[in-house]
Amino acid sequence: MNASRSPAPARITAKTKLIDAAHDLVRRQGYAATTVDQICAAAGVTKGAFFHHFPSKEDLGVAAAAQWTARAAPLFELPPYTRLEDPLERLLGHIDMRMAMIDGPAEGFTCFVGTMAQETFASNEALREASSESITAYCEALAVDVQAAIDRHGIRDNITAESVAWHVQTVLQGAFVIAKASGDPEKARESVRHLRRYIEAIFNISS
Amino acid sequence: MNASRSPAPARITAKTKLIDAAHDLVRRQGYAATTVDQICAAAGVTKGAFFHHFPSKEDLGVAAAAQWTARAAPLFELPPYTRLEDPLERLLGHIDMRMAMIDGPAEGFTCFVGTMAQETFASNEALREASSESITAYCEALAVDVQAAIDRHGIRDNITAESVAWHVQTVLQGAFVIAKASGDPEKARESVRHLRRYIEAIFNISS
DNA sequence: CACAACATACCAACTGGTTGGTATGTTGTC
DNA sequence: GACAACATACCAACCAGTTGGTATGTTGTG
Repeated sequence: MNASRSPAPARITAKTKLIDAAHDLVRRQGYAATTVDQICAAAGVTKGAFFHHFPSKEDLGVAAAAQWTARAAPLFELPPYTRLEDPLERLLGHIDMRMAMIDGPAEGFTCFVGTMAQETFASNEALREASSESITAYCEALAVDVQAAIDRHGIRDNITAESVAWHVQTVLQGAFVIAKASGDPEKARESVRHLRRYIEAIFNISS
Repeated sequence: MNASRSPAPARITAKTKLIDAAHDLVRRQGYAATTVDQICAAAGVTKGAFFHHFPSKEDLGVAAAAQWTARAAPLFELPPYTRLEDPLERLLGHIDMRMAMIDGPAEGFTCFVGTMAQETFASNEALREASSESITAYCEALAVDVQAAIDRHGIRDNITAESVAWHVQTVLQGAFVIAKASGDPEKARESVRHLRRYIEAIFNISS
C-alpha cells in the first residue's frame, strides 16, 4: 500500500539550499531587501528551481520559518546541560549557552523569524503567523524546564512559567536588535547577563 | 551682516511631513518595503519635493533618525514623574510610562530606529550609524537617573548605570519584536513588568 | 522704493534598471 | 516514457532617481 509516502528525508536538494540561503540573507538584509535572485545565486540554483519548489517568495518565507523551528530544536536536546538533574540549572545553562552564542557578526546569531516578523507583521499575515508560530514553539519548549524549576524551587509573586519563557525570548530578541544597531555583541551579552541575574532572583534558590 | 542666519524654525513644510510619513510607514512596513512614492503620497507632496529636500532615500532615513531622537526628548522632561525627588522613583516611573505606551497597533508604539537598524546594519553603514546614535542618546539620557539612583540607594554586584540603561532599551526593543510577531501587546507589557521587578531587585530599596 | 539677480520650494512626466513571476525547454531517474 | 527536478528566456509592474519647469520669496544695489 504505502498510500502516503514519507516526504524525502531531508536530502540536500535545491529546496533546502534555498531555505538555508534565505535564513542567511534575510538575517543579514531583511526580508524585503532580499531578492529572489539573490537567494537563488546564494543557493547556487536558478530561478526556475526556486519557483518549482515554492509558488512565491512568500511561500519560501513560510517554509523557512517552519525550518527555523526545526533547526532550533537541537538546542533543547543536544547540549550537555540538558542532562542536568535540576531544571533550574538546565534553564540557567540554556541562558548561558544563548549568551555564548552571541558572538561574531550579527547575521550569525540573530533570529530569522524575529527579523521577518518585524517587517511583515502589518503587511503580510501569512509571514507574521509563520514567524509567530516559530517563536511560540521556542517559548513552549523553554517553558517546560521553567515549570519544572518552579515546581522544584518555588517562584516569587506567582510568576508563571510561560511568562518567564516569553521574557527570555524578549530579552534575546532585544539583544539581537541592540547588537545589530550598536555593532557590539558585548552590549547584547550584557543584557542576557542581567536576564540571568533576574532568573536567579525570582527563584527561591535557597530552598 | 547676519552671515549665518538660524535655519527656518521648524515650520510645517514638506520636509517635516516627509519625515513624519517615514516614521509612520517604516515602523509599519520596514525601511526596504517602504517606497519613496508611498512616503510622498502619505505626506501629500510629490516626488520632486522629496528629492528637493533629500538627495536620496538614504538621506531621508538619516534625517528621520535624527528627528526621532528629538521626538523622544520630551519623554525625559514633560511627564509628571520626572519631577519626583527620588531618582529611583523617576526611573520606575519612566518604565511604567513605557509600559503604558505599549498599547494599540504596534506601529503606534514601536521604535523607528530599532526597525531601521535591523534591516540596514550590514548593508548600509550610514543608516545603522544614525540609528545607533539615536538609541545611544536615549540610553545616555536614561543613565543619568540610573546613576543618581545608584548614588542614592546603592546597587548589587557593582552594576553600572550605563549597563542598566542599555538593558532597559534592550527589553523595550525585544518587547516591540514580540508585540509585532505575536500581535499581542500584553505579551510585551508582561516583559516590561519583569524588567520593573528586576530593577527593584538590584537596588537596595530598604536602605 | 524699485528692480534685477538669485534662491527656495515645489511639481508632472519620464527613464533605466530591477523585481517577482511565467512560459517553455532539458535532463536524469525509476 | 513518464515525471520530478531542474535550467533558460522572457515579461509586466514597479522603483529610485532625473529632467525641465513654475511660483514665490529674498537680497543686494542705485
